[in-house]
Amino acid sequence: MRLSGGIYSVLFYIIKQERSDYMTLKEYANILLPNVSHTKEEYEAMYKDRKLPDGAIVTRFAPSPTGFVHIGGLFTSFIASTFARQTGGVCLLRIEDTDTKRTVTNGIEEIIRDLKDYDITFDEGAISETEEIGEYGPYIQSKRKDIYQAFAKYLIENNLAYPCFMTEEELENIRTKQENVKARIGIYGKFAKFRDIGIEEAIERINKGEKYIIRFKSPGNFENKVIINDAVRGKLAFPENDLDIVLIKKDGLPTYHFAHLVDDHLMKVTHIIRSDEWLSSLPIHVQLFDTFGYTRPTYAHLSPLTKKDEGGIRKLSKRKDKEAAVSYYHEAGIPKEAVKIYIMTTANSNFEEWYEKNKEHWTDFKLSFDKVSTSGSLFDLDKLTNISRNYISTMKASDLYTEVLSYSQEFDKEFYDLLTTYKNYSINVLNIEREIERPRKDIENYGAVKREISYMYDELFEKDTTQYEHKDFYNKELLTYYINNVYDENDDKQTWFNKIKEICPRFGFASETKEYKQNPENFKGSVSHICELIRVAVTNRTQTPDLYEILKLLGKERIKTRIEKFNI
RNA sequence: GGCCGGUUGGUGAAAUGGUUAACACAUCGCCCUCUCAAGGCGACAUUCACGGGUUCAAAUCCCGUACCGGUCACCA
Repeated sequence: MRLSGGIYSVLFYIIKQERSDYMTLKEYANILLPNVSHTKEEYEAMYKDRKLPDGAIVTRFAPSPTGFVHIGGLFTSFIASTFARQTGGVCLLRIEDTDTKRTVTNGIEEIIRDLKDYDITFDEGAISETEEIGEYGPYIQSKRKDIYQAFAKYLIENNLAYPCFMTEEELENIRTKQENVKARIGIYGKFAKFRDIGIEEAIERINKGEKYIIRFKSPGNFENKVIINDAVRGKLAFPENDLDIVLIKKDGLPTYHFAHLVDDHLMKVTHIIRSDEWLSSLPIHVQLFDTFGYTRPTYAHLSPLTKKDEGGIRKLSKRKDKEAAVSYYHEAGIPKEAVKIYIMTTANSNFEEWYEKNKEHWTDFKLSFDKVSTSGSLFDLDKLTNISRNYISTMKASDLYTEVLSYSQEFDKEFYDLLTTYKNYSINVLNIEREIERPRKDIENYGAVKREISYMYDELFEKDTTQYEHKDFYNKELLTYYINNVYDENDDKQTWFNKIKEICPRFGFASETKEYKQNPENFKGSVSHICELIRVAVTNRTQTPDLYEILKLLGKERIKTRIEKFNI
């Protein structure tokens, strides 16, 4: 790569000597790109080298403000910011709004909000539509027009860029022609019609009012190979780029390729972490860096999250898949931590094992590029659910309460009111079989909490119309006897259970399950059936967490009321 | 079509030349248990897309084929 850089410099030297009789390249550049306030050199001087500790890397997340953040964007930004944080470096947010047609109002705010929901914040960059922090800005590309043009001008002055007057129809024709003869598609070689027109002709066309764009005069040869080292994929070999790609569009704004060069160089970004759809334009990017004599950044291309769809596997699509939007997880009440843990699991396969041993400080995990999978991972909602379930099980009741409260405030007003009215009670309910060595894992997301514990609220319990099938051993007399003569709120768990066992013989039940199993015909049921009966009467469910705890929280009076209302 | 990348069980994947191909999710079975959820124990790829080669030895290296994905815009 150094060698080719050297060749380009020699080329510059020769070209710089070249003078048209008509006008100098410098004058030409001024006509092509008028109203540029600074030179490339002046801009370069404005962006100082960063003073960062050894090994610190500078990353960036560079989304287009075209709507909500995609799970892939979350994935990329999380990884980029994590790497920067872990090396004591910088992660910046740059807004790529050079496609004015696709730009959406409030797009920037939306991106920032979505990412902030997941605690992804940036050391530098846009913080709103109008404000930004950091000394390497502006961080919104539409505000950098002058800079890109200064760099393009430099290329024109060195005969490495030129105006192209081709119309859309002409472009279209070339394309179909290439398709017909099965040639490579694009503007290169003999298809680059305006590559070598004289300055005179160009000026003439401009004077006639013809519109033009600025194309790169690619010095590449398709027959040659470039070797690029990708941090996650290793050594990659591509044909050299020989496409005269567009640098500056008709609206004066740069294309992605050119903006990438200018911005990432000026902003001193060391690591380009992006999705692998960029892999194939890598030859363009390194050629641009080499042409300017800039050090190439390290590239790390991430494989996309995919989805199985009607037999085929495809990238998660922003348009088609509801789970592609990060707001989906927010609405489902999946904890942001679970989403992040899932991302880490997919990013580095050795994370999961490490996480098991380091749950409390999992964010300390050291990500590494070479452990990043090179094949696209199928997005696994089951796995995410499991992570979510596990994560919620480790939360303290009061924290869970806070999260569920804010979730329901947004999505379930009825439940929110109940949680507010019965705050301490609710925390106690959530604390059943929690904050112990093996906590329950039956809550898969915040949205499921109401469903799990609704019977603990009279307001919801009364509305529960589920009817269970009557079973032979259901016995109201037993229940009445139990609540009036046996149940004591002050009993400890063992005593509570022993008392249930004690009433078994009185009603024809076996006090030991084993005893019942051996001779079921001798009994109406066993102690477990009595528990089931109490459970159904009091909660209208056959499955609940610890009955003892539930009864205790409900209190004797409410149990009594519920038993009285229980229809057998 | 050109170029590039990928291919290990239902899923995510580990192992990168050397015993029975980790681990996790899912599924199933048993145990424990007042019911669930957990938890414990166990089952689950004779085989790493296919074909050939190199080697004493290949999921791992090489070649070819197939399939999947990406890209080929004045979109990013």
